[in-house]
Amino acid sequence: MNTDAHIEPLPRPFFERETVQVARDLLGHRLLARDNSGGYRLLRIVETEAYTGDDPACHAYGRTTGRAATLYLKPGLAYVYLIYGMYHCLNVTTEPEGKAGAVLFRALEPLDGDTLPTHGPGRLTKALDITREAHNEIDLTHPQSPLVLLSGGPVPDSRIIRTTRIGITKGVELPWRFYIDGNPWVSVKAGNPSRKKAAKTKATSKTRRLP
DNA sequence: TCAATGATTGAG
DNA sequence: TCAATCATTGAG
Repeated sequence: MNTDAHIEPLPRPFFERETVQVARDLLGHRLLARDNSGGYRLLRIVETEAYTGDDPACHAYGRTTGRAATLYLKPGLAYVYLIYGMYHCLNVTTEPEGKAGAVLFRALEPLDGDTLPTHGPGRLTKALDITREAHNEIDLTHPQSPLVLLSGGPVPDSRIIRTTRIGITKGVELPWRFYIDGNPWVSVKAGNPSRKKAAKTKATSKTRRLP
């Protein structure tokens, strides 16, 4: 079947807004990922994080060159970078052109009966074969792109959890991470399905800090 | 130039 | 708890 005829990507103005708001609103929307052989996969966005130019944890904090230059481009583009020398992370640029901002995709829920391991920012890019070389700066609002963001069912506030971000060393206090409550595809380190020793072990943890 | 680091993950 | 592994960063 020809799916392309029905594809209506999220419009660029959706991304041309405050980054934190875009991160929250992206939950429930979908990612269409095409492969080299004409096939595609459809996934639901269930966990995101926001990064802005004013944010110490953002790659664009205090700089405009190198990889950070992508974050100043027009909204709705892919920002893909390599982390820890082995994993790619997928983001979408936000804010008007000239202002830095991006939303990191931390977890996706496979639709169409797929069972891809897409829980976790490094896992989802590996499962969908997303790389900096092939996907950085592609237009996620273009119907023909290898990666396209599609409208999905909106998620009410009552189903969304807002917390601090994962794995960062700066800006740790900012509550800029969003995920769908109870969704089994939310990344494990995110503490969603199994948070066992949070209650008993108190001040031994290094990155645990709940306001 | 060169050493340190990180928006992670899987193994031990 | 810790190593894998490299583009990017910041110091010399």
